[in-house]
Amino acid sequence: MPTITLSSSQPFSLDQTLGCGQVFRWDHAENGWWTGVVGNHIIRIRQDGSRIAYEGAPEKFIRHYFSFDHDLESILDSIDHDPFIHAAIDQCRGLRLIRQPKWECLVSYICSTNSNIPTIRRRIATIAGQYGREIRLNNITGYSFPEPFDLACSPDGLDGCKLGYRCDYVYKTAGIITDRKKWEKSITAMPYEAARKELMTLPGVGPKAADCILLFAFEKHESFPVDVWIRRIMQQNYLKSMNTTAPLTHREYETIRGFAREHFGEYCGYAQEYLFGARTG
DNA sequence: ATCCAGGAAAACG
DNA sequence: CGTTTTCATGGA
Repeated sequence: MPTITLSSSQPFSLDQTLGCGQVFRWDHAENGWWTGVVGNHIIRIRQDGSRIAYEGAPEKFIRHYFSFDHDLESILDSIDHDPFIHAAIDQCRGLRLIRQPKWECLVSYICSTNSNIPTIRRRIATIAGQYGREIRLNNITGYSFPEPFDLACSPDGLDGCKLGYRCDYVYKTAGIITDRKKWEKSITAMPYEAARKELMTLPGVGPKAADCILLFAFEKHESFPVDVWIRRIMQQNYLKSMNTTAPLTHREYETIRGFAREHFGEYCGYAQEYLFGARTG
């Protein structure tokens, strides 16, 4: 079993990183082992202090996926601007923003709207099981995430995946992306705001989903997704004069993400994920 | 049962 | 333009 030894100056927590809710395809097994599908790999991975044991993918792939190249110590210093975020950093230290497969991340966050995390996980697993390709690692079986074409050309239009009203969004977006071979490079090359507008032209992708996709798959670390949890946290601790009961309007979304970008700086997406990871309730 | 969840789009005024 | 309603599913 290959291992990676982490430098003591670069904090990493496998549990925080995979358990914080940014990704939906990892399962916590026995003895600290995690199992997940990433691209065409089934990966098994476990952390013991600074030692990472893994199988199922090359070391380079693991290092890239978990963003071991991020200077996390410096990033956390750069967002540590008040006691509240400081406590969240203490609680979730070692959480890293991972580099998710882009198409899967796009579909995942279309499926995430107005749903809780266990429900989202089941939807993604069902889509993969139904339309993905079977892959194996020793005695473990998993399913790769289907390509845009596979979903766009599914005879049943993703019926039976229990996506509710999101089913049509995924199906239509799959059709659009199938015809746009260079969409990943195109979005990657755009600055954050332009990429955001472009993603929001896709059916089922609004401000929040676009921000999640940009943060979790396109390395746009200035993105600050505002969901019901983050909204509550920001209003209770930073923007106390805002109305907390009415539905979130576009203008309030803009106020919150604008404040966060200003307050936490260019890595406010990291701040967002630490606040989300430390949420209670 | 009732309310809520990593919301978005259509309808409305 | 900004606000309200509707949408389908499952957790708690």
